[in-house]
Amino acid sequence: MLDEPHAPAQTISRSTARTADAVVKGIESRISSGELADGAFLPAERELMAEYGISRTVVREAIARLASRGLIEARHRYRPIVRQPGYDAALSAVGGVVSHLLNGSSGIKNLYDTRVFLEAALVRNAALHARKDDIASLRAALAANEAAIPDSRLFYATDVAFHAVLYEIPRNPVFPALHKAFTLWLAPHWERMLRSPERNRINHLSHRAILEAIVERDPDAAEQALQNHLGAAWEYVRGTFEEPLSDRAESNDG
Amino acid sequence: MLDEPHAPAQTISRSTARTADAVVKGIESRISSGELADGAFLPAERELMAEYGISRTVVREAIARLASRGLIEARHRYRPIVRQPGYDAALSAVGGVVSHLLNGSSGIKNLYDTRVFLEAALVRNAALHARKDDIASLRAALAANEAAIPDSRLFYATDVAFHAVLYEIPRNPVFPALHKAFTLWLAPHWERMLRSPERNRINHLSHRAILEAIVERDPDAAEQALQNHLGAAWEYVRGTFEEPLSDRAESNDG
DNA sequence: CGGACGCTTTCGGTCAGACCAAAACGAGTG
DNA sequence: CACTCGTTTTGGTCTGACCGAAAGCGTCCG
Repeated sequence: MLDEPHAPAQTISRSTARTADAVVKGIESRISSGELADGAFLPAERELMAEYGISRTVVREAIARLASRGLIEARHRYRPIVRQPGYDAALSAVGGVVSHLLNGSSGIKNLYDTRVFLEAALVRNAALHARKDDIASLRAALAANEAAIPDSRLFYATDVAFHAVLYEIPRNPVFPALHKAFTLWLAPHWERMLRSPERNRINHLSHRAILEAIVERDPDAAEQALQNHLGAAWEYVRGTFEEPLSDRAESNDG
Repeated sequence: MLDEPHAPAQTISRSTARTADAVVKGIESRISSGELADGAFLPAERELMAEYGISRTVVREAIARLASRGLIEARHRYRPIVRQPGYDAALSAVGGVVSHLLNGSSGIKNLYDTRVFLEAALVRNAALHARKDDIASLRAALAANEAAIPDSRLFYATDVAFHAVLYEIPRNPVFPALHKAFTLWLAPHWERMLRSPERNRINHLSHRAILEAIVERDPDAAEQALQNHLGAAWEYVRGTFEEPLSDRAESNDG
């Protein structure tokens, strides 16, 4: 094949011939071809540098780019590890960008509303299409949720787990990834929220109501129960950033 | 379920602090403080280098990171431009990662299913909450769609535009951004799809059916119409990648 | 006087070589 | 066999340099 340093054969026409791009492509193909399997270590920088006939600067840039795209995991000072990216790797890659949208409360509101919207659709879907084992998972999650009422920290975990089941029912891996992303992004505010066994009990009852509507195959009731649940939760969360809050409500984009 | 490997991309606070991080933070705050307004040029590298007392290597790394997070737009050989990131900037940042998920057909299917799922919820929402001007927008888009039937290229644009209106109705900027992302990711396959005035007419009729159900405030009918529409469309799209289809990949999300 | 052309400067992209500190590795010791 | 300690490897950073394209500027021609 080409151990040939620069094979700038193509599209780079427009003013840009970034050398790192070639390396990125090269490594990329070596990953998707399986030559660099998931979990494997990337060759040392100095090695790649010799291999592609480029300087370490470029090697490092290529690595940085691949890392930012989730193809390799580059922890500080550790040998980069090849990662076959999954949906949640993709989502977590957005994390950095999203963090800037979470500044004004409007950003959080938009994200939260999106979550509610999605989850409402998910409970409808669950009510219509949940299978026996889905219901069983839901019941198990609900039971764990109930048992955790006295322990707020544990309750939070079981709360998240209960909702997670909802995202698994469509059997589309995008949804669990979305759930992870949502909880990750919203967690900082969520965790600052005051919690108590009483609140936990109320939330647990909401969960129970949702599950019951699903079991009864009543999508409207299920959606309504979820809307109530998350709507009420929002009232509690919003308190965590009801500060002076400079009115910068940007949120949109061009 | 180990949550250890990659959380936010830069939680490397442990052990050693990356020097570039300080610079990233610095510039970051200068952006969100408004000192570096949207559209402004970033100071020259050699300037930043003096300013922060670091080498150009680090400056460049910091810039690369900010760029990967969408905070600045760094075209090759051009002075980096400050960008206040919006939702679709965030989504387009995922683009690079997503591209790897679009290899097997299962990736596309998952993404497409997600879109259908979302859009089904959107038409329900439209049927329930669309306002007069939303309906008007929908009608206008539908008219443009009809007028474009003879011209397949134009039809595609009006098709996208019609669906776009659906995403605008909730008035949550996340949705239009999602729409952009979906169309962008799916476009390559979509455009390879055979088109003809006859197909266009059928699609247009689907759109009409959706709109009618919305106007009649019938969420179930609207959702059904959309499911039919997109389900049929999928049958056409799938033909564009019915290749051997390497069986690996699937969807690990771990 | 104004715009086209060409020169100079600036600045991003790349390179080379070097040093440091932490990680990985291996040998020696209890 | 485990633990410690020293050596090698390797990623992170620095320095200083060069190239070429962009931008800035001044001249020259219409």
